[in-house]
Amino acid sequence: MSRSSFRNIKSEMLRRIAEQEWRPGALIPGEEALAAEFGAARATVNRALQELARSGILERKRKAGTRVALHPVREARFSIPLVRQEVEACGAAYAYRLLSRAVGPAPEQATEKLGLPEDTPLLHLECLHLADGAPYQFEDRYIHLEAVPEAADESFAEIGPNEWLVNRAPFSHAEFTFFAAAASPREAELLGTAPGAALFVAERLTWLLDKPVTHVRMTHPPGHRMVTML
Amino acid sequence: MSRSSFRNIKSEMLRRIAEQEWRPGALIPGEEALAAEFGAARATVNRALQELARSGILERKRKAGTRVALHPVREARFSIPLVRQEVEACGAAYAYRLLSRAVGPAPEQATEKLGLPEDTPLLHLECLHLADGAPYQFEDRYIHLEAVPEAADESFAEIGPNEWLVNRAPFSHAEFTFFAAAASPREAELLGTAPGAALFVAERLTWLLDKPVTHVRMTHPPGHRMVTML
DNA sequence: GAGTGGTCTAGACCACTCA
DNA sequence: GAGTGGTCTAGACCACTCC
Repeated sequence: MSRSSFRNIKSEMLRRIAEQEWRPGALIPGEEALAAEFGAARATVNRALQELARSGILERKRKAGTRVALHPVREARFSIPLVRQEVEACGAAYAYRLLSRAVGPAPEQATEKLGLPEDTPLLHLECLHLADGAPYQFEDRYIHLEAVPEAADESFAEIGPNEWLVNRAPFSHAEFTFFAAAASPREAELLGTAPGAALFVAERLTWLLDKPVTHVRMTHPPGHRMVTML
Repeated sequence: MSRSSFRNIKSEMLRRIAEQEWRPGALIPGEEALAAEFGAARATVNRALQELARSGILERKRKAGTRVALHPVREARFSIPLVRQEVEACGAAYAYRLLSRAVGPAPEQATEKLGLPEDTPLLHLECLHLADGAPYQFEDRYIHLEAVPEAADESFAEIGPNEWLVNRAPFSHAEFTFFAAAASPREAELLGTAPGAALFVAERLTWLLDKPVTHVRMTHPPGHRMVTML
């Protein structure tokens, strides 16, 4: 029976929820019962239920059973592409410029975010990413040299730190922050906009096995949109 | 063997990737070989591999095999809480105010985004969410009455449309957009800031079984941060 | 203690895709 | 055509949690 694919089971369950056959907060039948009803193995029903639970539509508890979520704290995913890919996906030509590179004790603000002692030497990079010649993203990055010692020998003149890091230091854990900020005079000049303009800012902290790797602040000119689907 | 849990297998694979035992772009052994190596069933190895692939660390293709991602299009998740929960999680008192409510043909901009004919009647709501008395979010929402007919009978004077919808019309699919925008005079007044200030804007489109449900634009005053972990 | 979900196994067949 | 991942089954044991 192709009826018994976990996708079909999932969408049938979705239908029941959508049409209030299964109401919010209500207990739905156990895995065994559903398996019998759908003529499938319990593992198959389990996969359908787990996926619905992972996306927040259902809530499951051992012994208590499975319920339609009352306050669906839904989750969505967004992808973290490389700037280059992001630009090229728009059909634009990508270009990269290194603005500054320095090793030394970093500002307290940077070490604090990474959870490192104040005098830890960090590699500080400022870069500009362009799409069809227009400023696309200003990147302000600190790299923890203890975590990625090879970075000290790399000039980053030709390759962006993001692309470079990606192949050398995968991360296991990260924290993202998104917000809007008014452009400082320097940012305005770099991004080709007016001081005070509304910029979209993304900050990222990454760790590799609990050791901080890098902190980066990525600033986009007005009009930039971050889109994601669920 | 408790060694053979998919979690252990996953973290061992992560270790191999982190320590470059498996290098970016390299082909890793097939499921059968890994299953033999770990002393587990293929299904267990498969689960570990699938989870790593879903988070973007691995790339899998039938026949071609599994590789360590060269350009890790990593994914991160963020939760979609109710405004009330968001505010209360900060320890602030939540308050809600309905600013306007109207049924009628919506502006082209709204129907177009939802993929509906131009003259479709939509319910238009404007609301303000407050944290400790200060403006926290301005909500500008259109609801497709054909998808959620009961919404026509609800005043939304006491309960926010988000909270109301959540229990009545779960969604199966959604699209999110985030960007920064300069405050219009009206937004500035509502959010207690200056015109032109950098606002953080989130837009959300939701569908239930391919039928558009609602379009909402949520605007936050300067300083608002959206944080998420991976 | 008993019921429910969480996970694992061993085996099987299928679907896709590369050569 | 053949190799690899994708999925399903049937059965089993375990872990958590409610009563």
